[in-house]
Amino acid sequence: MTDGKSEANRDEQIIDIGLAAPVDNSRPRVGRDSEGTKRDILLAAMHEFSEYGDGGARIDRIARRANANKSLIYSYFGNKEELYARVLREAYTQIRAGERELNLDKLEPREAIRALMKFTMEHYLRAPWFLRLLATENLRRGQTVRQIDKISELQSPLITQLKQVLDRGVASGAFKNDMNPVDLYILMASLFYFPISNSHTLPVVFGAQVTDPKWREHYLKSVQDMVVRHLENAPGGA
Amino acid sequence: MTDGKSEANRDEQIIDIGLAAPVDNSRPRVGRDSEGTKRDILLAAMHEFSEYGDGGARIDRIARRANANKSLIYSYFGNKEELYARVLREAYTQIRAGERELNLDKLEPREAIRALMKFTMEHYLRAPWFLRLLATENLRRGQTVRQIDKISELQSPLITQLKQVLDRGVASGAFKNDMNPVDLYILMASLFYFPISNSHTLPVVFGAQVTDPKWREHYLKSVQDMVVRHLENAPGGA
DNA sequence: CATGTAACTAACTATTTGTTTAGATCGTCA
DNA sequence: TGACGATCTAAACAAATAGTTAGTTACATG
Repeated sequence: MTDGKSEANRDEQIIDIGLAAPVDNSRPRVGRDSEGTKRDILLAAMHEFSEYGDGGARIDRIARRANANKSLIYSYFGNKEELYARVLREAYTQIRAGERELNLDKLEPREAIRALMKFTMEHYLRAPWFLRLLATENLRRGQTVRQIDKISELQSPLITQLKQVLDRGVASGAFKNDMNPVDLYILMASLFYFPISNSHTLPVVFGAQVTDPKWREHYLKSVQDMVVRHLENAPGGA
Repeated sequence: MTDGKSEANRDEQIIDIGLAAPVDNSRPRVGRDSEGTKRDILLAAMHEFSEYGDGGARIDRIARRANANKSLIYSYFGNKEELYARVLREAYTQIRAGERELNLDKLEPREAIRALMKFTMEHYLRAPWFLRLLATENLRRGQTVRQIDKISELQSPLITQLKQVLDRGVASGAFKNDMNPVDLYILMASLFYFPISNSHTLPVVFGAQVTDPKWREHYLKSVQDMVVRHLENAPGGA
C-alpha cells in the first residue's frame, strides 16, 4: 500500500499540482536563510500532505523536496502533527487570498451569481490540492481545523460578496428567495466539489466525462441556470 | 500523527460507524469456519479502511477486530492492497444493494424526484463510512476502482430508475428539461455529498449547522424545490 | 579576530508495521 | 483410526519511519 518504489515513481509522474515549485527561488538566497528554508519546507509539506494524506505523508520526502533536513523540520515545526496544522492553515490562507480577487460589485445580481459560480468552479479546478487537503481533514473528522486559532480568517471572502449580491437582488426584486449567504455558498460549493473531487471514480463507475472541458462547460451552464432560477423564485414554489 | 495510543483511544470512541458489528454472530459458527472468518475479516477491514484511510489502516487492528490472525488475512486476501480492493468492491455492493430498495414506479414524476433526493440524502447519512471510502479512493486517484472488474455492477441502480422517471416526466409534459440521467444523478449526489462529507470543516469555518437535523430538513426541501423546478423548465431559461 | 548564535547536517534510535515462516489444531473420510 | 488438508496461531523478520542527538558551518557583532 505504502510501497516505497511505487511511491517514488508516483512522485516523479506528478509534475505540478498547482502549488509553487518545490523550492522557491524567486527571492534571492543570501548565505544562511532561515525564512526561505522555512517557507520551502511549508510548501513541500503542503505538496506532501495534499498528495499522500496525513497517514501517507513522509517527513523524509518533505525534507528532500524542500532541500532541507529532517531535524530542521523538527526544529521549525515541532512535529508532524504541528506541521500538518501549519499546512492546513496556509492552505486556507492561500485559497482565500485567491478568492479575494473576484469582484462582483459592478455586476447585475443575476450575472454576479453566474460569475461567482464560474469563478468557484475554476478556482476548484485550479487548486485540486486544496480539495484533497479538505478531504483529508474531513477524514480526520476536523481534528486539526478545530484547533486552529483565528478561524475567522479561514472563512471565505466570497460570503461577504454573496451577501451584498443577495441584498441587491432582493432589493431590486430580481430575487424573491431570500437565502442565507452561507447556505447559498454551501449550495454552490456542493455543485462543484463533488464532480471535481470525485473525478477519479465517476468516470469509472458511471462513464461520466466529468473531466472533459465540454462536459464541465455544459454542467456549469446548467447549474448556473438552476441556481439563478432558484433565487428568482420564492421558496415553496408557485 | 499515527500515534498508537491516541489511535487506540479514537478506536474506542467510535462505537458504530453504521457497518455490521465487528464480528458477525448471526450465523452459528460450527467448528472451523472459514467463510465466517473471512467475512469477519472483510467487515473489519471495511471498518478499518473507512476509518483510517488507506495509509492509516493497520492489518493488526483488522485482525484484532475480526478475532482473527494476521497471517490468516494474508492467506485469504494476499496483501493489504488486495484486501483494500475487496473492501472497495464490497462497499459498492452493499451501498448499491441499499439503493435497490427504493421504488419510484408509483409516484408522479415530480414526487419521484423529491423522493429520490430525500432517499439519497438519508442514504448518505446512513452510510458515512461509504463516503469516507469514496474520499479515500479519490485521494488515491481511483487507482484501485479502475482495476475492479465487472465495474458495471458498481453503477447505481438509481440511474435506471431515474431514467424511467425522466422519461415519464418528459412524456407527461411535466419536465421540459430533458436531462441525461447520469448528469442528474451527479447533480443530486453533489448536493448531498458536500455538506455531509465536509460536515467536520463546515461548522468550524462557516458556523454552518450542517449536522443539525433542522438544517438538513430545510436544505433538503430547498434543493428539492430547486431541482424539480430545474426539470420543469426548458434549458436556457424562457 | 574571537565568540556567540542561528542554520544546518549526518548518523542513530526506537518503534511500528507489512509480510513470512514454521508449526499446531481440527474436521473428515478412506 | 489415521492421515490428509484446511484452518488457524505465535513468533519473528526486514523495511520503513517519526523523532533525537551531537556536532559542524556560516555569519554577525563587539
